[in-house]
Amino acid sequence: MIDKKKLMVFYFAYQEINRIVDLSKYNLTSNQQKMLFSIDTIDEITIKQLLQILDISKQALNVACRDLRERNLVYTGPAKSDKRKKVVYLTDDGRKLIEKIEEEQLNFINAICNSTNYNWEDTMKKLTNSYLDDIKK
Amino acid sequence: MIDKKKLMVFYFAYQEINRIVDLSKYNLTSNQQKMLFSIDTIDEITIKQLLQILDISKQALNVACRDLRERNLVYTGPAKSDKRKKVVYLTDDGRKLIEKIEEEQLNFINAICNSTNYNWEDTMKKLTNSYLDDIKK
DNA sequence: TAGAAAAGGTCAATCAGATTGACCTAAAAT
DNA sequence: ATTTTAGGTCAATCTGATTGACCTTTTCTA
Repeated sequence: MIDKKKLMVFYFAYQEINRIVDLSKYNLTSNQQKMLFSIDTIDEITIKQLLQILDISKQALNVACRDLRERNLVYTGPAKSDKRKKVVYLTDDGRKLIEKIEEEQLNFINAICNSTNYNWEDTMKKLTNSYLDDIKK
Repeated sequence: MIDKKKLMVFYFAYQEINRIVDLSKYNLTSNQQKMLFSIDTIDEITIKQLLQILDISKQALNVACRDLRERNLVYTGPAKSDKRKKVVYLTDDGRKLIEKIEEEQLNFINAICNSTNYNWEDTMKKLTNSYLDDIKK
């Protein structure tokens, strides 16, 4: 695969995966969605780790996090190993929400993956071509 | 590959690819970078197509585009087929810039792709694991 | 054990980017 | 001849993000 295609893959795939989901429907900012995703993905995630992953300011993260807490989508507790650290967990509501979002995205991804047997090149070609056809017409 | 991993791939890969590049070094916004990339990728791209791809407002695009034009990174001209349409081209400077950015990103992608022989599953596992190791420690 | 460092939190001020809506031209389609 | 499409601009506004100062509590270390 030529280099150009590789980059296209990442840009357009990511774009499409996020375009499918209407975050305003759930009243989430894109950072909040990334937070929920990261909390769901990385066990016992701390505030520090979220800061590293999202790569945003402490203030931005805290505002977003406070909102999620107030809406009862996440809750926090001190880490056993180090009481300075705060671990963030999903509530049942939070888990339900992020899983619904992920499901929407996976429907799209799987439709492509399954038809190409997980071959990177084929998957990517298919993905970008269908995307570009849509744009070019 | 389990579903969860697939999503991780797209999120973390995209994140890493963009984290490598310091856009402020080039005085570009993330939308401007996407614009340069799209112009470089799609031949004879029009304003309308850029609007579709970036999925931003007309105003946002025009401000970004005007800036790129003033900095002599892109230029525009009417499409032959339809004079209403405006095609956006890279100048030599613009091409040099976006290719430099793409090179930085490809160094990262290729380091992973090459070591896994283009198998999607392996590549992705490798990519996300190295990312997570970094976060978890 | 005293003091430094790490993890987390908050406030106020500010800023950059983005949106919306109104309004415009020119070219193409009906 | 009229409507639509493609593009452009302005002013007003908004949201989200940043920065810097200043806290607390816990852990590390000289």
